[in-house]
Amino acid sequence: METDACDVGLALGLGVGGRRSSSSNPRRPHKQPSLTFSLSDDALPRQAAARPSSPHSSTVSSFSTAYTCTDPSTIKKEKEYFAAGSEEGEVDRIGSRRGNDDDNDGGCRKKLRLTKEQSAMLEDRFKEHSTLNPKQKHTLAKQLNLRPRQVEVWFQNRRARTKLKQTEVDCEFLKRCCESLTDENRRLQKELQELKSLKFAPPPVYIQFPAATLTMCPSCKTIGGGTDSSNGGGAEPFVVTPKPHFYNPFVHSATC
DNA sequence: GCGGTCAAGCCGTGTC
DNA sequence: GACACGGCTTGACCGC
Repeated sequence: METDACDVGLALGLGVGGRRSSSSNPRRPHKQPSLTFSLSDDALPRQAAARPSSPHSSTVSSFSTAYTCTDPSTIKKEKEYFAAGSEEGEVDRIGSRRGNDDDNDGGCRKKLRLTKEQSAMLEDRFKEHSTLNPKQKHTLAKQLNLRPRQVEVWFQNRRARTKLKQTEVDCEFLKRCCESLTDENRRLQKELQELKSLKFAPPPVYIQFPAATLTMCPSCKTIGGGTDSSNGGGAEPFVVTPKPHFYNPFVHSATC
């Protein structure tokens, strides 16, 4: 089952390691995750903002125009590319691979950019089901004026990139867990060291309390200096000793 | 179906 | 402003 990043319950930054290192580029501020779960939040506006301005872009209307060639020069280059004799293997490869009839549509075979509506619908379907059965695939392809193969590829890519992003989130989470545990381990080691130094110190053992805390002798019930001769040896409650008070359980009771 | 990869297209930045 | 360059996104393909 696919899970969105938000399902993990993490609010972690992305772009961790991996192939993409947008944050490592000194020329580019880190502006967005490398992969986007919501197309409408990222890639689409960026592309949609640029594409409508192009007088050559067109909305798909049939399989034969499923590829949106935005630039005549691009079309020309593509035609040259596929018409070139050296590319005959390529022409054969693309479209007829596996003998899939879905791919045999001829025409412009270079990169398609899905329209906003197409992407949105694909996203919606993907949220419902990350995989499609053949019937769903054909139905969706018909709705979108795309070839079933294109829908299939879109879902394949979507699954792969969702998984990759989830892996990055998990990786980041584990990294933070590791850092946290390392800190905790360091702290415990230090604490252990302190305890050991106390344990092996030669008696009498003095336990130092914070300077401002009051100490009470369990025998005489006095607070502070207790039997200190400086305050007359009497029990003078709530007197904080000027110096840190040490209670020695081994010797104090004898002096009370 | 998945992982890896390629490549088109777009964008931001730096340089002139 | 034009151009070059590098990075990113994403459609498409290959091999398994």
